[in-house]
Amino acid sequence: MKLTELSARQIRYYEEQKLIFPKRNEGKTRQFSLNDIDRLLEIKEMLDASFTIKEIHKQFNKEGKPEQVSDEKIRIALYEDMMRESGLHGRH
DNA sequence: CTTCTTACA
DNA sequence: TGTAAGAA
Repeated sequence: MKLTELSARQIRYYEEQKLIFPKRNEGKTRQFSLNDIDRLLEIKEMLDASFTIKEIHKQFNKEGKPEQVSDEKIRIALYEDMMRESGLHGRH
C-alpha cells in the first residue's frame, strides 16, 4: 500500500482480477514480489489513463515473457562474472 | 493490533 | 471503491 499508494481494497481486487499473483504465507497473508509491485504501479498508471481491466490484461499478455530469468540463471551469471574478474576462466 | 473474506451501498 | 462484520 505504501509503495504503490493503492488501497488494500484495490490491491486485493486486482489480484481477484488476476492482474497480479502474490504468493501466500501458509496460505494466509499475501507476499508481494518486486514484480508484483511493479505491476501494481503499471496498473495504477493505466487506470489513470482510463484503461479497463480487460485492456490491461491484453497489455500484460503481449509485453511480456520471451524468456523467464530463473534464480538459477542469475546465480550462474553471477558466478561467471566472478570468475571473469578474478582472471580465472572456465565454466563451472 | 493486523490481515483476510464476504457482502452491502 | 469504501467500509462494516466476524474469523483467524
